[in-house]
Amino acid sequence: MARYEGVSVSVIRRLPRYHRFLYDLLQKDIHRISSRELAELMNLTASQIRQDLNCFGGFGQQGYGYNVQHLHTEIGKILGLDRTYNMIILGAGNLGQALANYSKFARWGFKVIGIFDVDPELDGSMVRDIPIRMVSELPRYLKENDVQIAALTLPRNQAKAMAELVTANGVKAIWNFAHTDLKLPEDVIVESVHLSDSLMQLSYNMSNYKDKTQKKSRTKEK
Amino acid sequence: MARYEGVSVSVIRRLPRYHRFLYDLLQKDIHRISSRELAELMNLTASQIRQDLNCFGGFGQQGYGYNVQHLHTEIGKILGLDRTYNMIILGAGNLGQALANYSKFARWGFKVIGIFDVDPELDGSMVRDIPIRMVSELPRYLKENDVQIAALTLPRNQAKAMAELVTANGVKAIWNFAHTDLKLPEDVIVESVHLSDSLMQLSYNMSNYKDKTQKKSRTKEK
DNA sequence: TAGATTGTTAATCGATTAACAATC
DNA sequence: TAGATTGTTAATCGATTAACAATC
Repeated sequence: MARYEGVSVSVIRRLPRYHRFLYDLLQKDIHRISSRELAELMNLTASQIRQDLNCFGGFGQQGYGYNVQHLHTEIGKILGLDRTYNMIILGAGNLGQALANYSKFARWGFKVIGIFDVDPELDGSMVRDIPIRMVSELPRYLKENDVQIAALTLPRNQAKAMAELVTANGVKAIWNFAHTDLKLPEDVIVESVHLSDSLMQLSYNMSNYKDKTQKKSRTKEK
Repeated sequence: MARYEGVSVSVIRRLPRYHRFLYDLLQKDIHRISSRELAELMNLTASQIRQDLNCFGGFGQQGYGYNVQHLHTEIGKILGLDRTYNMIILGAGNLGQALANYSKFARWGFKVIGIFDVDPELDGSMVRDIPIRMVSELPRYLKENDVQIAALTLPRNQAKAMAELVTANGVKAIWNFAHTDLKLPEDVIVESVHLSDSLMQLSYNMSNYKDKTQKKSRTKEK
């Protein structure tokens, strides 16, 4: 597995988007692309694309451009998509079930192998082919199964305790959907999806959309 | 409504997080905080906090710090949370239903007034107190109701057409959960939540976690 | 070979941090 | 008033863009 250090998060954050666009190009049977063409497609500069890719080595060829298939595969490797991960979902509400049903994830190597909840009513019912188990079974389950990722789709007041429970039992990464910032030991990877943050960005932009036809003013209007 | 121009997106992206932390402080009955204390809490620098807040005016008081309640309210206003929005959800799958059930959103002013799907089986069934309607009713519905936001929780191949349909009928903002980048007219606000991008960040960090106890090397290992 | 396009260095731009005078 | 902490300017740092030599 490739390991990279010293690559800035700004670059890393763009990688999944490259990966997605390259996948789309493959679907359209486009097998070769220049940084200029890709830049136009993705609304970036060609220079930035070349800089980004060169953090990881020379994937292109002078005078030719980039091989789409090759670049897609390589970016996949950088992102860690060349292996599989076992994931459990904590919280069998709508969001938890939505994640469990997301067939795309399995294709990228993220396999949901367990769903847990505290509600005894849900015990034993199935989501896809996965039975919902009780949280009380979790410690034993984690000892018997190799789980790398736990998705937290539960209320914020339960998130901290659950995160601590699973990481104490060997889980190395938390995918956090609870409306809170988890503070966990440094070696635990935490990736948060704050839906309300996203919605607030949306409403900010609705109030503050800069109409490019109007002249820009730096003044603040009430 | 306050309008701000020329404030960088880096600053805007931090606002929801400030809002969240200030809310938590209020819950703990903390009514006053200095930039230094808040910085420690949020893992930022005091300097950055003061810079950020001063993009919008002086919310603090020398020698005292910031009034938590006041700052929370003001950031809420900046984010556009001092008004209400009508939102519809397109796609009544698990994710769509999860969003419809998220009671928090209503508290921030985002009111789900309609859910739409193409599956006739779902026609008329209820999510919370909202009936699922058929997409074919959408144009008429949009003429009769004032809808500002449409959340797209449907397969990527339907996303583009739906986004175009609703924006043609007056919807000004799209909250996009489909695994695709929508290209829409400039005056349409698009905010995307790419779950798989987030998951890829997670797996990247799992492979590339920089153990601070080890010495850093800039070399690439295979 | 000539044309095209990368890889890479240098220049610019923007964001973060530091410093301190203003002031509560 | 003295102490504390902001608002704001200046310095630093990092990220993006431009330029061009290397090379396919």
